[in-house]
Amino acid sequence: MPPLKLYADAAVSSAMSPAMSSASAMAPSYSMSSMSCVAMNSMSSPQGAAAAFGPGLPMGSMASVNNCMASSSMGYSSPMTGMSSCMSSMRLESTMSSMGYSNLGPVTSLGGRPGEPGPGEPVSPNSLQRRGGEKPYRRSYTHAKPPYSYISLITMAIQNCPAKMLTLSEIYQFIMDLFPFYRQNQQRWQNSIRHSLSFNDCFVKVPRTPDKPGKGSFWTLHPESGNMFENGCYLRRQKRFKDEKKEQQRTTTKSTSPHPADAKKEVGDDLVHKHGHGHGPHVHDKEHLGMLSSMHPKVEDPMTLLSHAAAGVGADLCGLPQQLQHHHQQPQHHQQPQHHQLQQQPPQHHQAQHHQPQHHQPQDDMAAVMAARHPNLLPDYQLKQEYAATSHPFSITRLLPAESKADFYGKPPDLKLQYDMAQYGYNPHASLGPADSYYHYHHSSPSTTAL
DNA sequence: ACCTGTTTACAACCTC
DNA sequence: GAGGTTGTAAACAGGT
Ligand SMILES: [Mg+2]
Repeated sequence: MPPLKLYADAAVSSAMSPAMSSASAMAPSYSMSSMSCVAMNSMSSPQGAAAAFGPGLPMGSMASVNNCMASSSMGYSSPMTGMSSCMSSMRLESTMSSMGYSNLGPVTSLGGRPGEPGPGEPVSPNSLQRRGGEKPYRRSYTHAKPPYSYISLITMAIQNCPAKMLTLSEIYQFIMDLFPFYRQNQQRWQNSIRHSLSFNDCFVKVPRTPDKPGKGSFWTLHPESGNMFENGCYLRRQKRFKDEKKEQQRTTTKSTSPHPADAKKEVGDDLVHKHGHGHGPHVHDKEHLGMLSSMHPKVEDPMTLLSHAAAGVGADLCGLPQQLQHHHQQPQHHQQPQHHQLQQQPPQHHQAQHHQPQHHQPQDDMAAVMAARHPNLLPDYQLKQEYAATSHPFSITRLLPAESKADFYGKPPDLKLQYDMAQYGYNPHASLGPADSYYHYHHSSPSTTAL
């Protein structure tokens, strides 16, 4: 397997080797041994697969499903916030740094100051890949950079929450909980996250409802963005999703107005943008529910959706137990050029879904709609080629132990359950989030390395 | 003040 | 090499 070799070589020669040495010496780090990355083929991981990583992550392992009232959100809340009376997910830095995450790795050790990269430091979250100049490694690689792009990470976060929408800070939190690597240099990568959200059409804002005041909007996936990572491989997408309308706008404004700044702010790009006044439209109005649902062809009646969602149709894309995988056929949204995938890319397949019963709260109506209207979240999973949803090397699902999955998805959202991973040796109080679970899975599940 | 969001610009990498 | 995708920096506006 030349591909494998290629990837391994690259990894070892770059971020890998330094990592291994330090990793072995330091506390939790990502399993290097399981860098089986096998089917990486010649596929380039995101811009060079920065640091070598384990193949995937346990998407479902941490998706906290509880509601953090403090942030008036139905979305993600970290284990810590869950325990600590929902101290909302803002003030991340202080929270994180003060709550013992340091014991997860010297976030600041060996020159890896969180904050500023310092001259010549190859520490930026996603810039490890392009330190062309081959410098000696000076920082700790206790936590290697995950091979997932920001778009992937955001998508994971959103898809992993029942409501299919999260606030910015929840996205931050999710990522940090999942990957200790991102507990460093927050300013840097969070800027990138914001940029990604705005820049990419696949992410759309959803205004808050009046009864859920708070900072910022919710973010969700564009209904037509399809399965950007349909194969469960959350690496680089084959093709970027572009919203036709926005694309039009872009081109027209570009040609129309010489001054780009002039023409903007006219058309809202929110999924539901203002057309009223005062506080604007709010999604729990039937009118707007209809609006939302109409964005997806499959979705006719919001109420139907709601009931569907209530029945568990609103699916969580991440971490489907293998047993639940079905094999459906369905026309693809974005027809890929089918370019010699055997060589170029790992074979594809769809993410599978699962059911997630949930109770309804004020904004949950909209949440249900949001959850249900995503094509990629509807039961349209299908298998392509050889890989099963959970077997793809970079699938986020396959590392999660079956029993854990069953637990996670078989029961109503319950934070305690989620994080009562005592069986895996993790203590929520120690603020050991998903990332640690990931680490643990990696080291405790031999099957994850067997490809 | 800080957070959120948009935009521009540029660089690195990849695919064709 | 052109064009596309992603990552980073940064300016800036608006909101709380
Ligand atoms: Mg966007």
